[in-house]
Amino acid sequence: MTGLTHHLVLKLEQRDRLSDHEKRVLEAAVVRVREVRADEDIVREGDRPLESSLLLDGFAARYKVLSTGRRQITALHVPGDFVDLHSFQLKVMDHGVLALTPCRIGLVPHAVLEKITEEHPHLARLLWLSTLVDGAIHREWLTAMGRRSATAHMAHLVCELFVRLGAIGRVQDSTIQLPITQSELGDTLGLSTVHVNRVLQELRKDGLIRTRGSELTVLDWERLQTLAEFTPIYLSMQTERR
Amino acid sequence: MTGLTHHLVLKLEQRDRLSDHEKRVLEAAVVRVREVRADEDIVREGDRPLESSLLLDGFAARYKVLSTGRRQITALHVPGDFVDLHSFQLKVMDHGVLALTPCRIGLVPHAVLEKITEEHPHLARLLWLSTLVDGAIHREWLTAMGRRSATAHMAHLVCELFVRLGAIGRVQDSTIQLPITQSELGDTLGLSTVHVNRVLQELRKDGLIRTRGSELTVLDWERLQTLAEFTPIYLSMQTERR
DNA sequence: CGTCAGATTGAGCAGCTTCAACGTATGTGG
DNA sequence: CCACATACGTTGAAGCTGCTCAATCTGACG
Repeated sequence: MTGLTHHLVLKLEQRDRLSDHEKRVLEAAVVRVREVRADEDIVREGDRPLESSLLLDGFAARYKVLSTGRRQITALHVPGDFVDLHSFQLKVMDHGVLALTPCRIGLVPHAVLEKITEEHPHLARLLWLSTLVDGAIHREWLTAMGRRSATAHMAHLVCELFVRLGAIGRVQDSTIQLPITQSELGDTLGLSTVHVNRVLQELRKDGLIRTRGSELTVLDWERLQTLAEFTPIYLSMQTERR
Repeated sequence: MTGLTHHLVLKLEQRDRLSDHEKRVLEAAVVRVREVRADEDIVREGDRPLESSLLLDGFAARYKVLSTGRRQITALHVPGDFVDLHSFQLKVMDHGVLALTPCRIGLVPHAVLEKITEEHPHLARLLWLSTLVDGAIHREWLTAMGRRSATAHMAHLVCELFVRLGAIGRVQDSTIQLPITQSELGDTLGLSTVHVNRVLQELRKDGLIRTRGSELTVLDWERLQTLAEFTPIYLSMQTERR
């Protein structure tokens, strides 16, 4: 019963009830599975995909590159996330999507998405909602970038990842796998690698987190949340009639 | 013929053909008009609106406030923009929306939006697209904030506003009305008011822009665009079958 | 054992902030 | 019509946050 859309369904069901029929429609929407190696592009900027990529397993990032070579990561994705659902309507990718780890991708043709909007409006609204949550996360990141200190910003990102990974059952003993380099973290937070390193040291010294390889443990959720001023409402994890 | 949805229709028609019927459905969707004074909230953080606000006239901003009182503006809105279309599915506002100038607002009940998703899937996709463009703008701002210099960031914002205002016929002689204070600009760019002032001086000194009161004139579009590394694809102003 | 990616450290510096003062336009009450 | 208030823009000086450059450390792996 745990099909390809397992993680996606988990997330959607936290937001609204899904009928069995809708679940079957979702599962059938994935027409093909694709494997992408770490550090490879899943989608390239400028592409006009005819299918959207549902991340089945692995970590991925949306990113933009400036002419100077400086890079900004604008989103991090975990299993169950559509990395480019927006390409269904935007048509042209305004950014690339990178596999941070080896990734398994489920491909959903735009023609199928269009059919869902024609025949399953409630399911379509939930997909729309997924992209709206992406937007809400963008706004939270903008706020963190513009108005929070580097340390609070990092703390905020950790909090967010814990909630998002928790929703798909990927938090154990207050620990997550975060297979992402400090340099990639820097591109996410808008910081230099060196400063990311120092910020992490600070969070460790203060007894807020512990890291061991790609493992990250939160030692004091309360204080971490306070430091970050983190409130998870923006992730829309409440059940509502939508 | 120029109804309440004039500016909205202008924008949507740059993205895809709209049938006359769809235009009538849109116009009928606005059930009430509301006036909001400058510096007043159009929607408050935490609200659960039952209607979405279409900006008919004026400038508005989405914003978040931290406990320290620091504020981040996460979006600027011009006539024809929905300032909280996302509340249709997000249900709870994760930010406030502020009238930067006196604003005229058209209210569209969520029940009507729901009906559009049931009965007018093509129109629904175009509304979905509007929220996706909001997201694309967020990503562009994130990149500017994280990886561009303050000057390039400001230049980028000016470029974006020119294109967006151009789309609704609000650019004349390379000039726009930008009724927004330097302090608000700072909250938008994540800079201090003082630095906004200095950045603007630099752009003026370099002959890129001229300001007179709330008027902003671009003197050298080519160089401004180059400095900002601005490419307008992310605004989705191309006609496509959607 | 050597290599390589990634993490860590130190030192100097740049960009932007903060604080505080001052300038300028507009409006308002007496 | 003037005196004053208010909001916004401008300027200078000092300081902090985070960057850059460059070296060194660490662990995984062939």
